[in-house]
Amino acid sequence: MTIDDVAKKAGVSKTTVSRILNGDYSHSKEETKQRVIKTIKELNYRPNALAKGLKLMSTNIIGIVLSNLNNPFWSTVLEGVEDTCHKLGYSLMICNSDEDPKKEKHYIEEFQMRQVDGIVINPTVRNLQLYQQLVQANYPLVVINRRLKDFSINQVIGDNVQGSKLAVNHLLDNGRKKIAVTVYKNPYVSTWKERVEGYREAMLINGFSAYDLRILEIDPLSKSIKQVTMDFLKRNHDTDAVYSTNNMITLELIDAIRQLNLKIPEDIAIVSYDETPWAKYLEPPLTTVNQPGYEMGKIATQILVRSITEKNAQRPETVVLKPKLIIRESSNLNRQGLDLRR
Amino acid sequence: MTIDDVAKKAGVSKTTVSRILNGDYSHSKEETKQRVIKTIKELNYRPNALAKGLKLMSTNIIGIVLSNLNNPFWSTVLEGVEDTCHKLGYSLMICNSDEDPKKEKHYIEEFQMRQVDGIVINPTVRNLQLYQQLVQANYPLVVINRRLKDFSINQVIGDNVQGSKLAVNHLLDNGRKKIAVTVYKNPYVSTWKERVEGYREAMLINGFSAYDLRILEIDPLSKSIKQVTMDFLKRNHDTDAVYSTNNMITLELIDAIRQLNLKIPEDIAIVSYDETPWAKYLEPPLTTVNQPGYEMGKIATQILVRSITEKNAQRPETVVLKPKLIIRESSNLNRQGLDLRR
DNA sequence: TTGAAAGCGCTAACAT
DNA sequence: ATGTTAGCGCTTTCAA
Repeated sequence: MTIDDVAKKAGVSKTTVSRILNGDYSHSKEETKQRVIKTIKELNYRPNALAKGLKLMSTNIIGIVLSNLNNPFWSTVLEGVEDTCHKLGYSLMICNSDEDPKKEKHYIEEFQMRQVDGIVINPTVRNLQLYQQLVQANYPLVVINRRLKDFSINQVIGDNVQGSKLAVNHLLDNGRKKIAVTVYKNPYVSTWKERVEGYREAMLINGFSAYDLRILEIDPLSKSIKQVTMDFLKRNHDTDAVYSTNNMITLELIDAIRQLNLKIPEDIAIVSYDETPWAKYLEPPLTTVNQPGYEMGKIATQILVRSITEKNAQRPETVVLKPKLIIRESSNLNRQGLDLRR
Repeated sequence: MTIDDVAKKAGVSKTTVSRILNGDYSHSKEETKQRVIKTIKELNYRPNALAKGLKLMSTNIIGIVLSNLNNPFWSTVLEGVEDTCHKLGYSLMICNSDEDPKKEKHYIEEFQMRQVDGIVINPTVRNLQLYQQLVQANYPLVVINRRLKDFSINQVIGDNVQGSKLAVNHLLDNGRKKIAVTVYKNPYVSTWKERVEGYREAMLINGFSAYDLRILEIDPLSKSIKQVTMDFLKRNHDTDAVYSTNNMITLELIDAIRQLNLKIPEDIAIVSYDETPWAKYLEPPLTTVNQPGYEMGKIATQILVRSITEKNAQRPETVVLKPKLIIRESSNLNRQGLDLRR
């Protein structure tokens, strides 16, 4: 079933069918137009997007490279990307680098062979040369979540330093003095580094010294994050608050605190990065730093599509999304008090 | 940069390059092969998958239609699909029907125009005619999660009746007598119907009568699931266990029980469908019916790829995946006791 | 207002 | 062992 079949059946040339198909009615008289449209419907004809793409050198497909499908933050980002693609008339190809630079490279090349019109990527930050090539080739690209230093490139990222300050200041406001931070150890990921940096800055600004910083760096491949965390809390037994930069660490942290027979928030207050579906249902409900994941996906897609359609070298833009603090009882004795009264 | 450029540079025809490119070395002598390979590398040439696809009428792309990106069950399924695609040399296009039959139809047609080799779908079950067309056209298709009754079609689904029996029997074993079930009201989704059916069967088999059944059907668009649940529990004040067929309902249920000042599991035991990242961290840790989501995605993809490559009308198969009960303290006084002792 | 024909980049049947 | 060529289904220039 091709455009030729439609043309024959309607008694016109494929040129005419092609025009009608693409909404160019200016060349045909009403009667022809109607006949062609009718024929298309009768045959239930659908144009072959491969042939169209080959001819036009453009596919209306964008690709996204994620590094983790299981974290709900990424589900939300993906939802934003998918919705926006749909609205703008693009299809979406997806893949998962799993933090593996080899896979990342493979997938980017795959996308290029498939002639996708542009790529959204949460980079492993371990293929710097490759990213640079893409930039130089003027390939439509938007980097999300992680900052690529010294790249002239479209980026949509969260303000992680600001998020940390919200968290730490809130803990200080609630009278906490011995505030620790937990973070995955990964030298490549700006996100996590910036969150620790924000913690450091907030502490120093508020009159603490470098000696007051309590930083627990956790190997992502660590057997038991809970055990590591318990050991840390034992070594720093007077810790009265923990700011966790990752929602999976947070769950292990809560477990660790429970097992040490300590109370949240009475003994240890908690604030965690990234709002999740479960945060408000934990016991006690968890205070979180909420990043607008859906927005991140949406804006990244909008910028990408813009840079696809307006090829005339507009300069790359960086959008920094502001986080919000969602205050719940895990960090807040007052709220806890209120709740008991109801 | 095309295959012609490579051919010219290497001083051979495009046929030869094409052969080498596709691993057919039998036609060329070693020296030619090496020269061509060298040239390909030097030019950093990547074949245009669009042209190849147009010629071959096959793209090595499969499409997946999901109905919800945010539920962690679907993230797990997607991970299984993505991994397996990668292993089998396929790329993946993704879209989200959002339970909207219009969108579902649109996306399936989009996939067809893009000549994807096959589709994995969690159907809205509201485009029966369309599914039937695909079957008749012998279009490679695998339905996951939801059963399509009276369709001769590949399916990979969970055994929901069995899952319910595991849940209910476990609750009965723990001495519960007044067991309720909560479920989203949606006449199209077999999954949920089957879970209630399994609850009914398990109750009747164990000597209860239809009068002992306590079924709470919840409108998915309901303003406050928590409120609805509280009302239900008040009306049925002697309920001593709830089997929740959905992980989002479960969170609201736990909240409702807390607000009624009842204890889990002392007053009300809970078992919930679908293991989640957070289940073991709830207070108390949640007993769940675990469906192998990753396996579901993996097996569906394998079946799909098989039905793509072995076009010779093999008959459709239905794979039913067995759920497992993960017993934690929300349903289990003994365990709770054990835990207190540690 | 309409159509003929070239060509997008690739593969494969068919020479040589 | 290698090359010539037709053609996959579409768009678009140019001619009528």
